[in-house]
Amino acid sequence: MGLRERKKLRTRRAIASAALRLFDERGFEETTISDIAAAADVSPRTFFSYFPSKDDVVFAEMDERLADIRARLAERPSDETPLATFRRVADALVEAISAEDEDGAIQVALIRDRPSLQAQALKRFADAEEGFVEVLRGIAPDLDAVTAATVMGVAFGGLRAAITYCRAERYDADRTREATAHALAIVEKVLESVPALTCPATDAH
Amino acid sequence: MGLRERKKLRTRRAIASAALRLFDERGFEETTISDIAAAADVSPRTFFSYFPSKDDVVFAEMDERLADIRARLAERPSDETPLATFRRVADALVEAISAEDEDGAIQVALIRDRPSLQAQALKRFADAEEGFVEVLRGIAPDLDAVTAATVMGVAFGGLRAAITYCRAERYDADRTREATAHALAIVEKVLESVPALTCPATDAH
DNA sequence: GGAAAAACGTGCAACGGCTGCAACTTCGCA
DNA sequence: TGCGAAGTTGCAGCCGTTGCACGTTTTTCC
Repeated sequence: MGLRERKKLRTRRAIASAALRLFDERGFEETTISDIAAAADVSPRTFFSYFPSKDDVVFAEMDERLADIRARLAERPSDETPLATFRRVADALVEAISAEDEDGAIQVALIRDRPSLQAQALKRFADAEEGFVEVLRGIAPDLDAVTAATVMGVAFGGLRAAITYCRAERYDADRTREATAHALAIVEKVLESVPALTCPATDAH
Repeated sequence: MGLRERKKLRTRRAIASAALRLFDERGFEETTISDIAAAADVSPRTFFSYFPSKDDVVFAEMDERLADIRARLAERPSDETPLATFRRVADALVEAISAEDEDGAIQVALIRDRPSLQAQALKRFADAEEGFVEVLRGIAPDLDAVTAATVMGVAFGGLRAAITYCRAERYDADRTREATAHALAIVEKVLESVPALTCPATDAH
């Protein structure tokens, strides 16, 4: 990796961490792009060559991890059952959305408290679901499309609701893990009742 | 209803229909508040005393219907099972989100095609779900909170996914009704497996 | 019917997010 | 060492959104 790329990455992180720190200190809408730029020692104009919008700084890390999940989803072993694939993705999702470090905690709090950020988080979750549905339709082309969409909506919906609940109740990492495990147990019982999801692959045609 | 209120309502409708017409003709971001105000024959400033933001015009009708649902949810007969209540709400939701008239079709297309409006639609759906969870917790206080949240996430998630699919595939009203009925059948099978949802009420304590 | 009070519409000025453009600077590569 | 690509910056400007102050309409109360 050349000097140029390293520098870009450093600047990106500088902007992101400055932004999160300021959001935490004075609030999201009380912080301007100029403030962030000044704190990260770049020009306001430069902010937008790193992040497409102010909101996106909050989701930057999450988006990277979601992109990872999507990439790894494509490399799924072909003998894996859809249900097993879902388990992997669900675990990765919980991981991607959870946040261990301090910045992560700030992100979670921001998303919890701002309706417009909540909406964007929901959109990202829905996009992840959609990606999974696409893969599922590749695996099980015989499965009715409405059923596939609904069943995945059920699975992701249950998981999302549990995570949202944990956030709202300010659960710590342990209780969140416990709650999501519980939610996944409920959800997987549903998935197991769909035959197409528990057989490795359809080798039709 | 006095003259004042009638006039306000008329202005509100004028702004909304002018906005939707312009969105349809030239696109959402290509239409400015000034354009809308001019078409509705009010000052640009006045737009914001009727709608809090440009986006909200798109959701104005939907929000009214969602408020209705929420209000009627409070008047639930106390001997109704949670499952039956869900059925009523689900039907009303499908109705609220569907659109019969021409403006409705424009709204649906806008929401389908603009990611930021999609996000806001998801938020509204999630809020409806949350409202239902609150009611459920009043009905069945013995039900574990995480389970309650998850089960409702499952139910609303499945329904939402089916509706989204129908939108994406540009299903007409009939096929949409059919698909949502199918989705509701799947979802209700899940709900029936939760004992607390099929008994009229807990008369504990 | 008329005056005071409340509600409403409007223009103005301003802020902040965001973008296109045209320099200017820095870096990678030969 | 120099050339081209990539990155940075300031500027000007659009648009959504808001607070404020002023004038007008409607309601209310006598």
